[in-house]
Amino acid sequence: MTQEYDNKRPVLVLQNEALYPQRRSYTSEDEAWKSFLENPLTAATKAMMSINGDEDSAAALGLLYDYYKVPRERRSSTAKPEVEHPEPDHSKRNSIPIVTEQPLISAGENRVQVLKNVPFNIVLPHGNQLGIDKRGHLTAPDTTVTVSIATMPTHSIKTETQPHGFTVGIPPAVYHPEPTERVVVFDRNLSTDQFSSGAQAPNAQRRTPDSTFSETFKEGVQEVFFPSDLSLRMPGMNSEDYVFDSVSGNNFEYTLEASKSLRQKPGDSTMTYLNKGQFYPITLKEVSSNEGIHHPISKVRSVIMVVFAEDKSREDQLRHWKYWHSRQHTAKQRCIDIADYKESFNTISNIEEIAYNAISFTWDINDEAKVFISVNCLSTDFSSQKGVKGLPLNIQIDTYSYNNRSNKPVHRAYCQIKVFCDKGAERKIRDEERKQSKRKVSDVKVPLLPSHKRMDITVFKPFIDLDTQPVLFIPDVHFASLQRGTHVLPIASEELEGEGSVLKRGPYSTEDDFAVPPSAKLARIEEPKRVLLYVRKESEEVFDALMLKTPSLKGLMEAISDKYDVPHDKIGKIFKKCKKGILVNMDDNIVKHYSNEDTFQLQIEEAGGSYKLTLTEI
Amino acid sequence: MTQEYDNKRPVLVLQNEALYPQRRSYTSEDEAWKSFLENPLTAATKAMMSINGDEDSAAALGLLYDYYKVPRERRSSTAKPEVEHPEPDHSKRNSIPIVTEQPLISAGENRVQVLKNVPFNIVLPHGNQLGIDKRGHLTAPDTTVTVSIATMPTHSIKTETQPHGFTVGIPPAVYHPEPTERVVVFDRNLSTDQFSSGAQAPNAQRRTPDSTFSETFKEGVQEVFFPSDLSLRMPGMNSEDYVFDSVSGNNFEYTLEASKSLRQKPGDSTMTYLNKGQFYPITLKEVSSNEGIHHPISKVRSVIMVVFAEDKSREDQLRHWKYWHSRQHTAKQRCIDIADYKESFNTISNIEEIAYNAISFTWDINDEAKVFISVNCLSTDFSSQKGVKGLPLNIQIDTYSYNNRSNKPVHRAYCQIKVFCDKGAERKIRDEERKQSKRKVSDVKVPLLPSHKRMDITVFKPFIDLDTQPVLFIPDVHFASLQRGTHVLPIASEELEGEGSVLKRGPYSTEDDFAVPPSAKLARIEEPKRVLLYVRKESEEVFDALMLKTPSLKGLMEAISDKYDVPHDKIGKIFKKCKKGILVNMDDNIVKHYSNEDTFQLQIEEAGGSYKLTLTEI
DNA sequence: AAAACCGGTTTT
DNA sequence: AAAACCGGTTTT
Repeated sequence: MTQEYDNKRPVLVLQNEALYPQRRSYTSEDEAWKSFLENPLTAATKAMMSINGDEDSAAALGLLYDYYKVPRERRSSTAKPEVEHPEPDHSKRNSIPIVTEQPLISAGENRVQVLKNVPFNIVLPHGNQLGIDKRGHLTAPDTTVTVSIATMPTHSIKTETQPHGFTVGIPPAVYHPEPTERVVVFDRNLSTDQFSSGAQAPNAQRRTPDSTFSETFKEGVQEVFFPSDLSLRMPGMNSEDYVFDSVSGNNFEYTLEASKSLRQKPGDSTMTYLNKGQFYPITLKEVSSNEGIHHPISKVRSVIMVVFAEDKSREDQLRHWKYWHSRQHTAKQRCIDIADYKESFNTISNIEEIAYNAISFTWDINDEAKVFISVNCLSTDFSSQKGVKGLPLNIQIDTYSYNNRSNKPVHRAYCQIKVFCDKGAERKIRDEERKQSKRKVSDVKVPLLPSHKRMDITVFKPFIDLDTQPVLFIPDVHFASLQRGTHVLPIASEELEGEGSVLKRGPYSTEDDFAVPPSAKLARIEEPKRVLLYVRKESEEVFDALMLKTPSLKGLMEAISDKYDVPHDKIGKIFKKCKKGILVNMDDNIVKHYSNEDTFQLQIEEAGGSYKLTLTEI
Repeated sequence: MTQEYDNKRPVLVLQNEALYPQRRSYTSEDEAWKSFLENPLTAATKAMMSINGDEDSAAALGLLYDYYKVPRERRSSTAKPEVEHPEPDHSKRNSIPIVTEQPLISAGENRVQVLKNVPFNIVLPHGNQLGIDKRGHLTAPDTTVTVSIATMPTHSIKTETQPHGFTVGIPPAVYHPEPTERVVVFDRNLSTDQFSSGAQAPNAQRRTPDSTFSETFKEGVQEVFFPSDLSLRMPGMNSEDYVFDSVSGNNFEYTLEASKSLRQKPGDSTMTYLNKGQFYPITLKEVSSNEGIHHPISKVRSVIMVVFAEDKSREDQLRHWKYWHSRQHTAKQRCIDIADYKESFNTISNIEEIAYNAISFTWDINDEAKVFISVNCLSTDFSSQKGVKGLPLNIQIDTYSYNNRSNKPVHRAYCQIKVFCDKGAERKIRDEERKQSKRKVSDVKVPLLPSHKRMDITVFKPFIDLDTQPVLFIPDVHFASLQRGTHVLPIASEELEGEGSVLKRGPYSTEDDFAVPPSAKLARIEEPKRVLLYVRKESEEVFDALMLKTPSLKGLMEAISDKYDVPHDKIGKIFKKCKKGILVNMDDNIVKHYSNEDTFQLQIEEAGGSYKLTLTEI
């Protein structure tokens, strides 16, 4: 036991992965995939792949990706999706008591605990689904995420003033898998603990909002009209009721410093050209009328995202991301990155990579915030077609106020971009300049500045719709590893399977057989062979389920013996009666090849103290 | 309880998925795949795919491709692969006697029979191998084919004068899977039947070579020095010993009429630009010194292939083809096609599509042959990288003489090409012209002809190496369907697999787990073709189940031996008693074609220490 | 049919 | 850093 425990130590993250965690040894593919997930390919490997066999390697990765992004426990047919307990992320684990040895904390407790530390709440609208839609496209199997942000009550803001906490993984957040299609937003009422405990904070602290109130009132700043404590006393109130949210005063200006396209069609929004992987500065500031005034409650949280400018549908966006992600050299590759420049970190705090295409951070509206953002996908990366235009993307910035706990941002703006390879942004500008000067040959010749001097500023365009949820992308591989990385798997998977639930694959059962990639079938094949048969006595209408411990004659005998109280040693012969009517001596081979849910009528005849069993195929 | 039963009901479809063929209805994936294989996508579907989701469709196809190119019976493990009755290939079915009901022709007989009709012999150097090589590239899982051509003895040439037999599929040929890496060329000695039977042909016919001999001697044509009958009397003689093969006189000239690149670097061979899918004329003629002389034995067989000009290695070529094929809209898409223009068919006969990238036909060296060939892959189709040069290809023509039975062509030549999209060939020429005229601004200005008038002639360049086997590409999907569709699989799969070889995964076991794409695992897992038969002795009422480890005579014997305690080495003859009452010697073919749950009565008779077994069909 | 567009890649 | 190359695609 001690031995076993020691052996497991280095790979504890993967524990509880499948049915019998304590006995299970890790297959090499698990290890390999783990390694792939955790280690971006080395530069050497990458280079090698790029030389000659790039496409094949990518194809291989794609296959592996398709295979492994479905969590192993879901890949098997006998296993049923587990209800996993939410769990803090790797990077934060050290700050949280390790509960591996004591998985007794209930899901509810845990959730609340996490919520206390995190203002974010990521909700999974539904479980993984993998299939082919009507048009024959693979639908994105990746985790679809809707973010709703519950801002912290003001009294806990101070917990955020930790020095530049930069999380590389996804920050501690509450993953809340839901089996239904319905989007379930974390219910505020569930968190009353959080706030009531907050209410027990020292008086001085609770008073802060009050002082803020009078102060901001004087200044005419409306968004902090109600102190958060007040709103907490009205748990039934919807965020839509907070009228003050939409009142003037939430004026933000974001700018992006990058080469802007010269030919801006009047109707079109501006287009900015970026180079993939290059960091560009984005500034954020509050520009309400009362400039120069110091806001006492001045923290906001902004989310910078890269989304598709034209494909608005959630499905399309996820399809694009999935396609892109499957072709990256490492599964860790994010769509958007933030640079850890000091210049930036003086102005923001509590950075969180809330999705592969979204980064959030807190800043103070009294000061201008500045971040450096890179986009890591080419506009042409979402299609394999050669020689065509790339997709325009948007950098979207949603800003949430700490002064209300609404899921709705108080401000939203975007900037349309195209992302090019190498120094493609500059080339693009050059080409435009060349074309422009060719066209206006008789026009005033504006001396062309060298491109690196002509770096200009794009101001983000405000977006009025604050209600549409942005589509965030978290690939399943990552999500799965997060899930697996947790020790909190309190429900034995055995319990989860339930009787016969294995094959309840719901409405997909038919299409799935066609659509499921080979790997899924493979997984099914490899499964431990337990067979579930349905048997009824001639007299009965209802069947009984026989779970054969082993798919053998012995297994069958034992199962029948247990179920029908036939003494084990009194069973004589077992026959199988085929549909064509013939009787066959049952043997190991026959039983072995029965499939789950095969159905039979069972005849038990006693003669001379010995039982003769006949299973008739139905 | 009733409740439970009802709940289970809707998922009963999964029952008995593959076990019992006679009850088995075709699942939707079979149908879908069959349809995919047989019907190129409709224009509408194609257009749809091209609009938005092209890449995803391609990815999906890729997956399906990887999956379905493994025959269904190999894909499932619990399920026992069905032993399907062989069925003649679609396109040829009408011309071949249907032997399904009397599969009594032994493999050996069959082989010879086919050989008599076909001068080709396609040899599988080794079984399918699917893996990832050291550099992490997917190695091509497709059937690797080496063609060796055994020309017909002269007396059977006349069988070829059938009117323009155009086979759409691969022609009936001997597929000879070999488990080892060794390339096994069909052994000449095995075919003595063929030739000895040929020796019984009328004298007049046998004398033809003799007359040829004197005639050609006079003319100095050496290649027919030995009449073929003579060589037949020296079975041990290697083709390398036929000195006359390489002696002068085999001068052929092939030309390709297509736009030729303007800038031919001195060292480089010429480069010809083609448009994908467009037919270009190729002419073939014999150009030996004795022009105008009518050769009495003048038939040759030429193979026109498209191969890679630079990647010489077999692995690379197959990798390229596989990559290309997996991205086609139909699995039937061939690399090279021949047009059925009348102009062409007057000059050639017996066209055979011997591989996806090779077409062979017979022509008469007394007349010029003319064929119209299209190449269906872009030079850029072998990589997903954008903006890069395409791979140069070669159109290679190997010509085999009917006057010797060597596997070596008597002549080989090639022409380097690049294949472009749409009218890319013309654009390419235009660009070259433009560049040339720009460069030589002071030079003599050659008036540029319109491109369609400047169509020029490329003469194929002779290739001295006649020994290297060209790499032919036959995707597994096709090969599998051929196997299933044909009776010519001379070696029982038992011999190939070896006992229990299924799980002997040899040196790959470790890497494989990571590297092998799912489909490969499936392929390996499913290999075993087992048959479940029900047998009862005359005296009994109840049947026993015989699980044949392999669907062969040996497998049957072992199963009976185990079940009924008949000493294995004491089994003498096994007979099959048909319903019509006749006795038949049981053989591999018969057993192979038994289906699961076929039922028999077994009679075991002992005589003189030897057991005679009779299986009577019920 | 020819020229231009497009943007990744290679060359200068 | 800028220009040219490359070839599929789109426009003229």
